[in-house]
Amino acid sequence: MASPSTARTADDETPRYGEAEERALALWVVLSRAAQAVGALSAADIARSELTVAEFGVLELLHHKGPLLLGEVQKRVLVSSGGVTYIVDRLSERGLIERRACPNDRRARYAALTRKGKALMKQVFPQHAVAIRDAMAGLSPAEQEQAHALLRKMGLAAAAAMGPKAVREG
Amino acid sequence: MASPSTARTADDETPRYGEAEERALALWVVLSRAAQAVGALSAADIARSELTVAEFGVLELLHHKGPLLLGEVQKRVLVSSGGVTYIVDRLSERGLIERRACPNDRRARYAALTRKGKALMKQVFPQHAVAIRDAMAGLSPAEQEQAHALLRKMGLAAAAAMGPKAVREG
DNA sequence: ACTTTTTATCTCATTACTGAGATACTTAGT
DNA sequence: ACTAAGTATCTCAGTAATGAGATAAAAAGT
Repeated sequence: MASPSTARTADDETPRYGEAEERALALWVVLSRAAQAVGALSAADIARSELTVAEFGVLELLHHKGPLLLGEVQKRVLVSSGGVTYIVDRLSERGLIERRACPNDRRARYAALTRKGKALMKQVFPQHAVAIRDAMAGLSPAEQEQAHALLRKMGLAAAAAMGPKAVREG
Repeated sequence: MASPSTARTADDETPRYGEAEERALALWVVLSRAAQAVGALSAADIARSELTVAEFGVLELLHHKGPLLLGEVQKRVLVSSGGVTYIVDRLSERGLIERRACPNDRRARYAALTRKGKALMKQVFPQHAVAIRDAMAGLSPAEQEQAHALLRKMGLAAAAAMGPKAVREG
């Protein structure tokens, strides 16, 4: 996601939009940049384990939730249906997860961490938590909690604005 | 960028990391989700003009700053060197921007909006500003300003933590 | 003047997806 | 039971990038 730009028009015309738009646009710029910067630190930490961000997302999800249907994984990791197949294939090839049949529904399949995958996450996740803690160290604990509350409100409202549908197609 | 997960370990062990890590991780989750949700609304608006987010980013940048060296575009839009060539090629094919020689440096080239590109941005940017305003409508103006200050601080600290280098390689 | 180093852009093979459609199974309706 | 509609996953062609290396020019060092 490329960053939105920050500046005024090249020729110094008065913009044809008002205060509310300016405020929202400026907020969108700092939001993108903050997410980009923290995301880059997170990605750098993840790359040390030779994993992509999306792969790590799936491993982390299974680490915390246990075996999950592929459809559940898709909804939570926000990737297309083909993308889940692709990521799960690769993690399977590396022996970190495996597909398991679903007893009630022969169409469906679980993704579950293998022993090797569990061991990896037990080793890697705590240091990842430290990397994220450090990435957020620019804000005090109190500021982090303020930011949390504001971002949660913002995110829920924006998600609702799209309709409960289509967080990602499949 | 896939969303980080939110939950605790499947087996109810106490996590091996402390309060500071939990707070930062939770903040990272809401930060990603807010950026994702607002970004999706932004992207949906941009798609109405048959542009990708990255293409729109370049057009918006040139709209606001005027002609810019490709290297400048690269730094601001946070894309790889090959990516700039690719995006600029496509926008040029569509007649929205053009490359211009740089008089002082025969290696370098400017990207500049064509008349057609300027007309498009004049038509499209104000409605994009409205889309972003609406996407942020979950927060009051005062809350938006608080969020702005916090995110700016967070983003600057995280960017500094990577070293002034490598926002994106090229 | 002549290397060496740095800088700006482009090329190209590869990657990590997307999304439309195919396949296989399940659920609901009749 | 039979058919229609719905759902879960997979396949595959295409896309938007990445990033290492090529090319060319400029700047610095000697």
